[in-house]
Amino acid sequence: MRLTTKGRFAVTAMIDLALRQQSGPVTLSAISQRQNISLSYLEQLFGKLRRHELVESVRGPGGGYTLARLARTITVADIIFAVDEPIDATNCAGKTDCSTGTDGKPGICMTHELWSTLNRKMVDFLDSVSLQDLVDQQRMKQLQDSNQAAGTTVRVNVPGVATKSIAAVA
Amino acid sequence: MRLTTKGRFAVTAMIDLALRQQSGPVTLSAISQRQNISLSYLEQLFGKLRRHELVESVRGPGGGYTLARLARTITVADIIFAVDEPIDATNCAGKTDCSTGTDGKPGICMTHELWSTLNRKMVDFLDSVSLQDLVDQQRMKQLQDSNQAAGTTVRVNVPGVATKSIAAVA
DNA sequence: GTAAACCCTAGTGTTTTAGTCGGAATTGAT
DNA sequence: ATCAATTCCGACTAAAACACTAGGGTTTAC
Repeated sequence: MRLTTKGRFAVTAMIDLALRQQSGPVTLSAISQRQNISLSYLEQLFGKLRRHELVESVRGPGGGYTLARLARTITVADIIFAVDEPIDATNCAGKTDCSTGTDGKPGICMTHELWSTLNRKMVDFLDSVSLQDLVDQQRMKQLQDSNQAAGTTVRVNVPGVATKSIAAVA
Repeated sequence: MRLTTKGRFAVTAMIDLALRQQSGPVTLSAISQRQNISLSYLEQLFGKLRRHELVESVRGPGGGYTLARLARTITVADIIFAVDEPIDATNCAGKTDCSTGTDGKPGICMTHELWSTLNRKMVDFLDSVSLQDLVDQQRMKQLQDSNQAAGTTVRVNVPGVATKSIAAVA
């Protein structure tokens, strides 16, 4: 499971789409401008999202994209997998054979289970966060921001997503 | 936090080192042959591991590397961070400013907390697995393999590391 | 002093990333 | 019917990262 800015862009764009789609299809040029992601790059990403049936497209003027399913039923993992093609999770298929070594000795790949477990934990987490969770969180954040100017306080706690910002590790 | 074969190589090499160091320093050429990792690449990795004080080196004939600390006190996260330089965890420092957008609108970076949380969960996991855990697991696996030929069965369950192999996700 | 080992820097081929470019196909509006 | 907005598609590209390789140098046991 790869984690790059590509997946981040895709998730960000999907949040943007989910926030705006109630008034019809959302165009990529609008997302491009709001999120500052290049239009052509967005086209590539949404091509993959469409082929994975996470979004639906309407062509022609007034067209754009809408979610293909309810935001509650789309997880972050779905989005990541759609744009970051599912290459081998454990990458044992590299130069060193996983089960038997070059000289036939077993147990060469000593870290297989470690990476498998890590991978599973990452997927579990990303699969536990739905697009709706992120939309809710984003709506509350905006509410919080606007109320902060007025002196009110809002407590935000979206399940599964930590709301306090965490310092960059290491 | 990046997860590449570089980190995997480093962890694998460290397990190899931990398994063999009781009889004095272990040479990189020996690790290179056993694990099928190029010598020069290992030298680069161990240069970083040494500068991060995870290993100690002995120069000259009969030299090699030993662990700088007890295997129990070295975590997988330590190794990964030593070889994969600690670039920004959330990568918000990219093209889109994190706190305020290009046009001053707040909340542009809508996924910051998501990635922060994921990153923390990954680090937590990798920090919960010590080099000694992997060494124990590897020793038991070898025991299991040799006994399997003799018809005996050994139950293996290293805390923190799943022992059943997991199918590649997606 | 020789050889075994670590140490260091710089280069290199490949892949991935993050885009650009140019166009083709669809379709609502006029 | 034309126009323009939009999705769709494939090829191309600059920059970065990855996984090395090359070629020395330094230290030190023998």
